[in-house]
Order: sequence, then C-alpha cells, then structure tokens
Amino acid sequence: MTMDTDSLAESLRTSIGVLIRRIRQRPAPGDPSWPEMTALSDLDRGGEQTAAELARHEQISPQSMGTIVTSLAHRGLIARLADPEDGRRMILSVTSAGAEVLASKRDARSTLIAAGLEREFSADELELLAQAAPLMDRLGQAL
Amino acid sequence: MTMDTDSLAESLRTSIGVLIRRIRQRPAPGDPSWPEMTALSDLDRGGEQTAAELARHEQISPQSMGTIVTSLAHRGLIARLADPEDGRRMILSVTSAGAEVLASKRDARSTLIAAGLEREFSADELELLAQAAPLMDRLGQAL
DNA sequence: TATTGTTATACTCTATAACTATA
DNA sequence: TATAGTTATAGAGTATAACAATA
Repeated sequence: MTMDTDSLAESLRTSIGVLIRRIRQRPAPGDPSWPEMTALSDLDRGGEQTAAELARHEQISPQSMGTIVTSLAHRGLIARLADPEDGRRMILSVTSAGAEVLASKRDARSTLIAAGLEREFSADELELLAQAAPLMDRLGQAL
Repeated sequence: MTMDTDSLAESLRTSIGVLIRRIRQRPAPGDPSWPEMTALSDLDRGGEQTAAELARHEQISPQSMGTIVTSLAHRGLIARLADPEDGRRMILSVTSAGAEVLASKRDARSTLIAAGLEREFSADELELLAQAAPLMDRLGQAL
C-alpha cells in the first residue's frame, strides 16, 4: 500500500496551522514570548550554547535569534559571557531565574496543550502522538 | 504506563514551531499566501461557505479571514455572491482558476512537505504520521 | 574570506476596535 | 440583540540589509 504523501502533507499543513494559531494566543501578560520560551528550553537542554547555534536549531535567522536572546538577557533568564577562546562568541547560560521559569511550567502555552491532550485523548492515542512527535521533529529539520 | 503529557506537549510545541517556520518561507512570488491557500482548500472541501464559517474552522478572527477572502477574490480564485435568503451573507465559491491552482499543486509549501516526507521516511513511519495527523486536527479544535 | 553579533527597517499574519447592514 | 461583513490600526514574529569585530 503506497502512502499518498501529497494528501498527508496537506493534512499536516492544515492541522499544524490551526495548532500554531491556538498556541500563539496570549500567555499571561509579562510572561516570556513563545520564541523566548523555545530558545530558553533549547538552551536548557544543553545542545546549543550560542545565539548562532540556537538560530540554526530553530531554523530562524541569526539576527532574529539575537533579538530573542537580548530580550531573555534583559529579563534575567539567561546570562551572556564572552568566550575567552573566541572573541566573537558569547556563551549563553540559563540563570537560576531562567531555570525557575522552566521548572514552574510558567509557560501557559505548553500547559494549554497538555490540558488538551489529557482531556481529548485515550492512552493509545497519546502513545501514537508520542511516537509521531519525534518524526515531526525530523521532518522539520529535513525540510 | 502513564503518558507524560507535559513532555509530549513540549515536544509537539517545539517540533510544530520549527515546521511552521520552514513552511512559511516564501513560495514563488505572486503565489497565494499560506493562509490564502488554506482558506481556498477549506472552501474546496465544501464544509464551509462563508468567510465567518471559514474563520471559525481556522480559528482566526472574522476580520482576519475577511482580509484573506478579499485577497482571494482579487486574485480571481474565489467568487462572492450575495445570499438571496440572507442579505448579510456572502456565499463563497472556488472559481475555475481557483480549482486550477488547487489541482496543479501550485502551492510550493505542500510540495515541500511532500518531498520531505518521501525523502525522509519509511512506509511505516508515513503510516504512523498519517494516523497522527487527524489527532493533531482534533487537538487543534479542542484547544 | 567566513563567522559572531548588533542595529535598523520592512514584511506577513493575526488581533482588536469601530462601524454599517441585516436578521 | 446577535450576526456578517468592512475598514483601520496595532502587535508579534521573522526576514533582509548593512555594519563592526574577530577568526
């Protein structure tokens, strides 16, 4: 049985579109923006250390990531230290305040999704979604 | 085995974020925008007939959908006819030009995703994604 | 020459507000 | 009062351009 990738692509495109609009809707005022939370989370996972690396991972321009990183620093959620071995690089790290934000799940968007998942789906369906999530990650990186 | 919905939510949120950024990147100049293609596709599937209905389905404000619909009409991809039974409603329909755009897959974004799917995934993985797609639809509507 | 980062500007998508017309 | 649609304005998110400093 051959998979109709065109239909699947269209289906993914539309469902992702609706999801993104719902997710983007306002968190509590003063909370970090969505791209800020994503960058903070990326940084916390430890795979990336500089703004340029974060930009590559999130597939946005270095300039856009620069703006996000600056805002996170102003909020005191990350620290920037000059790399002693490379004068161009600024090593980023999550501050204790940043870790607190991550740990306290203060991100209203993820909470919204988690609540929807618990409300809407059976254990089998959640398992299916859990298997699909890494595939979507791969798809994003592969495009 | 209990599912960790918080982790799953976070995973979905980040992968969707990357996907959306890749997908949004420019189609051929002059092509309909992404929201325009989505609305056209919705209309073609026949479930919705007016701008307000499309807005509800896509979960955006009626005003935003109004802008999209106006642009589609200016492109000649849809027609607007006054509803003889309700003076407020404008019944939308896909024109032959609009059908052509849909049929010719002139939407570079879906083509991009389809190519990525074929390149990156096995038949089993595609099957998994195909099962997950409607769940993501449900999630979007449920949030 | 390539990379990191900064600043400035502009575009896309969507929201809210304010309004008219019809039900 | 509620709904469909329009127009105007504003905000978030990201892009491109231009630049300085370092490799």
